[in-house]
Order: sequence, then structure tokens, then C-alpha cells
Amino acid sequence: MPINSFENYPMSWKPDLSNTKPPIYLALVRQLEDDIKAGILKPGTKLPPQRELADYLDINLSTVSRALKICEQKGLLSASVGNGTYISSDVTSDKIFICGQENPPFIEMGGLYPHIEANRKVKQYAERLLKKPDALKLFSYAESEGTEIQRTAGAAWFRKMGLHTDSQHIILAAGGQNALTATVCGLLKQGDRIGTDYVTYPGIKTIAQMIGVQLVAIQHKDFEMTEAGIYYAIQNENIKGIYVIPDFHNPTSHIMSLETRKMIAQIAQEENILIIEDAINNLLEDNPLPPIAAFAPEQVICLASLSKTIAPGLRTAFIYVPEKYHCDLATTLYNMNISNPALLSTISADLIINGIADEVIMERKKEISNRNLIVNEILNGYLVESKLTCPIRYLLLPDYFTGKSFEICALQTGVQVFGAERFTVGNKPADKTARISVITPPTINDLTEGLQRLKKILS
Amino acid sequence: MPINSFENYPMSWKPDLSNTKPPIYLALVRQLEDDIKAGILKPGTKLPPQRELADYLDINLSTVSRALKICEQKGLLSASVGNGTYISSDVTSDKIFICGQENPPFIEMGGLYPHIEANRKVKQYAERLLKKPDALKLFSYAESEGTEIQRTAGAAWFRKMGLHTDSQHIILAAGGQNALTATVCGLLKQGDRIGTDYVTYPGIKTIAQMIGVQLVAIQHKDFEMTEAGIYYAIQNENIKGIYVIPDFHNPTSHIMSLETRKMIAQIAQEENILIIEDAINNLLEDNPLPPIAAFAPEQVICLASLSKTIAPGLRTAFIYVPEKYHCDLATTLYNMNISNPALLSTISADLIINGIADEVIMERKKEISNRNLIVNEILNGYLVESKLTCPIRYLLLPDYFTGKSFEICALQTGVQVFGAERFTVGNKPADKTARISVITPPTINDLTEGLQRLKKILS
DNA sequence: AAATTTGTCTATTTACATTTC
DNA sequence: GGAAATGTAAATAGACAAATT
Repeated sequence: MPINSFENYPMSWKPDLSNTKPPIYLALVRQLEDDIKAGILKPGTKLPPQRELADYLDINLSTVSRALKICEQKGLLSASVGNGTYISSDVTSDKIFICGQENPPFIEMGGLYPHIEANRKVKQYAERLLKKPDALKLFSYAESEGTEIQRTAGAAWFRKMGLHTDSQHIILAAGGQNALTATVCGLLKQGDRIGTDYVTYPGIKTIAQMIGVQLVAIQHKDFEMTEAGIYYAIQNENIKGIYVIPDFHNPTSHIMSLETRKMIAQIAQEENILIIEDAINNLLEDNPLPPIAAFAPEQVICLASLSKTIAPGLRTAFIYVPEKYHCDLATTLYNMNISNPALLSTISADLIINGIADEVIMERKKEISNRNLIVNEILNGYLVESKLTCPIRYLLLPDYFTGKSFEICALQTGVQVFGAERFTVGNKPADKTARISVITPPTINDLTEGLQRLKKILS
Repeated sequence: MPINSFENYPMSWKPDLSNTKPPIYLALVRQLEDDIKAGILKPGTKLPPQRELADYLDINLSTVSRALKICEQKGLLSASVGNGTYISSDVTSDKIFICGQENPPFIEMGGLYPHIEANRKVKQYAERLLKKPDALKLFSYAESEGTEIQRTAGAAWFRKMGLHTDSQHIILAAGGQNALTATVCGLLKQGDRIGTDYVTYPGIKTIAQMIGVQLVAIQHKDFEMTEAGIYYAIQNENIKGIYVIPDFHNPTSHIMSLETRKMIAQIAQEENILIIEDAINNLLEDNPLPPIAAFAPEQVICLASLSKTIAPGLRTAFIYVPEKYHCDLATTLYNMNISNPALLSTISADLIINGIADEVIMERKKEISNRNLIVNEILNGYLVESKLTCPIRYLLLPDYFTGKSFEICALQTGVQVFGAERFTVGNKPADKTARISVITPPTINDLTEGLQRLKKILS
């Protein structure tokens, strides 16, 4: 029994281990999970210091520490020395975004599903390709990293973005998320930490959680990571790398400045840390800035998916990978996929080589621009400013909304949007913001209707 | 300093930590890795007891234990109570099989790449499909788990195998390896153990290693796991599941008996362990036995890839998944792939529904049978017996060969085969055997030539 | 600026269970 | 069948370093 009675202390969490079976540390983990599920522990709650918990439970400090470490790896909390332990701010938000559901019972402006009409040229090329004499091999195994021709097309794709490289540095993957998963699984291990923006693409969160990698929110200013923040995370949080989305950041729609790109490249080189650069939206910009990889080609893994620019159904992503990471990444992709679909890789590469890809991008940009004009008109005053070709927009909500409450409210009126809670990293309370997809509603009418419903809630 | 001098003791490993920097446990891990790489520690070597090492190094037992545990998770060794610690038997063998290399400089009989001519009907159907009015959506995102129609086709596929189920229990994946990776990543965690045959599909080894799952070789008799062996592994090795390949086992070509299938099903139910059943070859058999899943539908995840039966380029696998594992598996697949390629999933499902799949299987079986007649004739006396439709054959080598030495020797004469070392699990010395692929040589001539070269080495 | 708070990490102690002899 | 050998696992101790006050 503890010597002091804690009954009158104001402890934010009083786990009860009396009816649990050993080992103690696992019982404590279970208790924490249950209390989060039961709503007893809320996002952002500061837990008592580990020593205090140990004292209260009459167990050793290290036992508490061990339990909390496991919870941290599960993404339930984040802890830092001197500062304390806090429940993660996204523990109560959904992490799966149903994909491509047909005929949803609402106007979908949550998930990002590009406009179907722009697939036409891709389809037409597929038909031509199948008529070629050696088409049979399109249904056999493909080379695991992609053929020389496909990797050369990938290099050309990166060249459009401003990254000059060659086929040796390119690997194909089955889509952007597949590429990201392979990168994280192949180059990081359980317990490693990587820095991210304080709101970021949820896909990186689910992957990190899956393999026990911690995400650390890096200090930011005006939607960009600060130099001091990055140095801090390197020195004090021991991060192995940084995940960034420089172009049309998800969810904020921000485009990272050239200075910050160079700054991150510089630090990456000096400190030898890995940059995972998600350049999925780069070519949707009119005059895209070069990716960070262009300034630190030895440190940056740069991911370029064709899903948002050409067609999602191609399931093709090109990965720019520096020599030193090549083997690990290729091995991991081999383990996950064996190979990419030859048919789709071939279509993707050919479209780039024969110039059709450029035409498709042009069409997509045109369509998105038209839509953004409408968005700007209807939601004027609630939007984070953005270029016209940005596929998402970021809403700044009135004070009395949280992202989550707005999301619920919007769904009541038949519009799906995603509140900031889905994107948060770490334990700071989420911003009062929400992301809307400009590209997803099938028709302009659907888009307009959706926007007007949102407007009604807002004003 | 240790009190006793060990200089005269016959210790099989004398790590030297004098020039290493702390932490001790990591230094010891590094030393072991280096000594394996340098050839100082050979596969199968028994290390000194942990207590002896601790004494010799003058460190605590737990420190040694911690270091060796890490090495075990890396797949470098395996340890068991009372028995000791042994270097894994496959530490020096290659784990990546280059895939679909064009024009290899040898006759490829290592990797399994199905015959290209049988892709014709698949290609023809793809052309028809693209002409349909709603073909544009084949290039958009697909539903993550597959559409209702696709999952129904999956259920029909399993029905052919003798497993009666419905679309609710089916999930699509991007090929067999993708399905296996998702299963292991989604349902197991670092440190978990699963049982396998003492030689098995190398894909499970690389995945297990990637996420730190241990493989435990289960006692066998006549190419099948024994009941006692499974119980032993459950009770003493604490395995969470078993990975099996009942049909045309890889690499032994063995077909598991009906009794053993039922026995495994029974144990799985009684002991509540997970069975991962790789049914990739089931429909290549003439009268296939039902999969284990048919006898324990709540315990078995059954994987059915179309790669070997229809066409590898479809990158389609169907997963039969019991209710209780459905959510975890679906989430993991979503994390890895977002969705499967709509075009390929649709082709796969349609081929099954319209019966073309059956025709393709028939063609493939015919081709394999023709080839096996030739194999039987040329390598008579060195083969493990097998049904004529088996895509691989297992060679029993003369005593003076190891699998690895035969592999090297074969490559010298221009034939790639895979020695048993690539398939071994655990620390027992590998059998003197090798696997050859019947299906890979592009023409009958290539096959004959390859077989004759092997024959020459053997006799 | 120094003292205190707080989480992290390695190594150690101790108990235990199985296998081998 | 009992004793010795051997690996496993939880809990604890202690030193450390960063952050806060």
C-alpha cells in the first residue's frame, strides 16, 4: 500500500489496478486504452507525472514508464521530458476514409477523388496499347522496380518538377500510399521518430501507427516549419527524418516557400536526416517550385504519384531515391508487392513519354480552376487563400465550431467534410478548421449545392 | 575483469567488446552481425550459453539476453530454453528473387513466372471491357476492399476450391504477397511467433523479418506438420498462428493429406490460433482437397492469388477472412494500397463470373502437365514424386552437394535453380535439395536444355 | 541561474519454466 | 525422475538529460 493517501490529490487520472492480472505494465496499458474509449480520458488531457502515478499505484517508476511508452507507440499519447504526458488530440477521430464508395448518401467533399471525365485519354491509350503485338506480357510479372523505360519516364516526370535525375534513381510503386508505406517500413523501425507538420496527411499517421513510428509535430510559423523548430526536434526529439508536403499541403493548401525548401534541404544535409517529400500535387501548380530533393539529392526521398494528376486507377507512383536508400527501399517494395502491374506501369510511362500526360494535367487544372472560382465566390471570407489549381481548400471556422463539430453539422445537412482533428499530430488542441475537397463532387451542380449548404451552417 | 580466465575454454564465440562504445547490448548485437558477415559465425553454430557469455564478458545475464533477443528478431539466430542458441541456417543465403528480368543470361528455373501464352484470353477480355460505356471509372479509385461484385466473384473462386462462403468474408488484395504482407502486418505484432514448415515460401520469411515476427519450424513427418509438433509449438514456443501451404507446397511440391488438414483445423479451433493458409496453387490440382478454412472457417485466413492460375499481371488475390479479423485486415490493406487497381480487379472478377477463368486454368494445367512429363523423363531418380500439374519440382541431391553448392554449380552451366537454404526456417542444417520451376522456361526447348544441363551435373 | 520536475535509458535483480542429462 | 542447464520475462534501481519554474 502507498504510504500517503492520494484520495484528496487532484490527479487527472487514477487508474485502478486492483482487479487486474499481471503483468502490471500491460494491465496499465489496458486501463489507459479503456479509459480513453470510455471517454474518461479526453484528448489533450495531461496525465500525472510518471513518478506520481508510480507512487499512487505503489509500483516502480520504470513500470509506469514502460506502460506509457507502449501507449505512445500506439499513438494514444505523447510525452516529453520536463513537459509531461498528454493524451493525443486525435484519439477520438476516425482514421479511415472510405474510398470510392458508389452513390454515397451525401455530397462527398471529404475524400479526394479526382474527376472521372479526365480519365478518357488514359482509357483510350490503354485500348491502343492492348493492340500492340507484345501486349501479352502486360499480364505477366513485371520487373520489381520498374523497367528501364518506366524508370526513365519517372525521371522525366521529376524533371518537369525541377528535379534533374536519371532512371537509376527511380523506383516504381503501386500508388502514393504504397510508396509512403514502403518508405516508412523500409527505412525506419519501431520506436523511430519523424517530424511532421502539426496537421498533416492522415495516411502517414496510420502507417506510423501500424509499425510503431512516432510522429513529432514540428514548430511552425505561417504554415511552414521553422528552422529552430527543426533543429529542436533533431536535437531533443531525436527524429530520424521529416515528412513534408511542400505543394498544396494537405490539409492547409499552403505552398511552401522557396526559402523554406532550401532551409530544410540544408539542415537535412548538415544533420544527415532523411526527408520524405510528398510531391503528389507538385505538377498541379502552374509554375511549380522545385522539390526539396533538388536541393539535397542525397537526403530526400521524393514521392510522385499519378493519382491526382493523371488518374488514380493507374496506381502508379514514382519514387526518387538517393543511392544510399535504394537497396532498402527496393527490398521493402518487393516484399510488399513483388511487382507493380505491368499493364498500368506501362500505360503510365507511355503517357508521359508520348505527351498525353501533359494534356491530361492541363485538363485537370482547368477543371479544378473552374471549381475554385465557384468555391471562392460562395465561401468568400471563410477560406485560406490558395492558387486556383489547388484540389482542396481549408476552411477557417467561427469560434463556436470545432473541426469535429462542424464535420458532424455538415453531415447533418448532407455534406461530408473533414475536420482538423483528422489531421492533427501531437497533443495540442486542433485548430478550428476543416478541409473540403474541390475535386470530388461529380458535377458542378453537386459542388455548388454542397458549398451552399456549408455556407448556410457558417453564417 | 572476470575472475576466471576463459582463454582455454572451448567457447564457440568469443565476442570482443573492448573497443566498442556503450550501450553494451547494442555493441554485442553489432559484434554478432559483424562476425556473421565475416564468416566467423556459420549457420547452425551453437553459441555459448547466455550465462557463460555474460560471465566471459563480465556483464549481466540480462544484458546478453537482451542483445540476443534483438538478434533473434532480426532473424540471425533462434534460441530455445534448455536447448541453447543457434545461428539461423539461412543467414548466408539470398532473400530476393529478381522478378521478371527480361532476357536473363541463363535459363531461369529459379523464380516462378507462368507461361505467357496463356495470358491471351485475359488480354482479349481486357480489350472488350475497355469498350464498355462505363469504362472510364476503371481508372478511378476503387472501393478499398473490392466491390460487391468482385467480392462475390472471390467467393465463387473459393467455392471452386471447396470453401463455401459469401462476399462478406472476402477482401481483395494486390496479389498474393501483398495479401500475405497485410495479413502478417495487420494481425501480428513485433515479437509474435508463427509456426511454419521447416522449409517454406521465402516471402513469409522476408515479411516476418521486416516487422520482427519470428518463424518457428514445426516438427514434421513425411512433409507434413505433426499433431505433436503443433501442440509443442503452441505450448512451448507460444506461437500465435501457423502459416501453411497445403497444395503443392513450396518448395517440396507436397500435397497435404485430408487428415492433416482436418487435424490442423481442429487444433486451430481448440487452441484459438490463427491459420494463414496460402492456397495459391489449390486450383492447379485436378481434384483439389478442400482448404483448411473449410474445416475451421472462424480461424483461417485463406489466400487465393490469381497469379499462378490466371495471370500474374492481374495482381489480384482474394482473401477469405473470418469476421473477427476482418476489420484489422481491411484497415491494413487500406494503409498499404488505398485500393486495388479498378481495371485489374474488374477483369479478374469478370473472368471468374463469365467462365473464362476456368478455360485459362485448363490451358495452364495442360501446359504444366506436358512439361512435367519431360521433367520426369530427364530427371528420373532425382525427383520427389508429384502430380503432373505441379508448377515446381523438388530435387533430391547426391550427398556431396548442398542445396547451395548445387545452385552455384548449376548457374555455372547456365541454369538458375534455388537450393534448399533459401527456404529453410530455424537452425537445423538445410536438406540437400533444390527447387526447380517447371513453368518458367519460355519454351519447351529451353526447359529441355535446362533439365539436361542439370542432369549432367547430377550424374 | 539554480533547483526542481519530468521522462528516458541501460543495466541489474529476481523468479520462473522448460529441456536436457 | 531429479538435478542441472538454459533461455524468458517482469520489475526494479540508478544515472542521465532536457524542460520548467
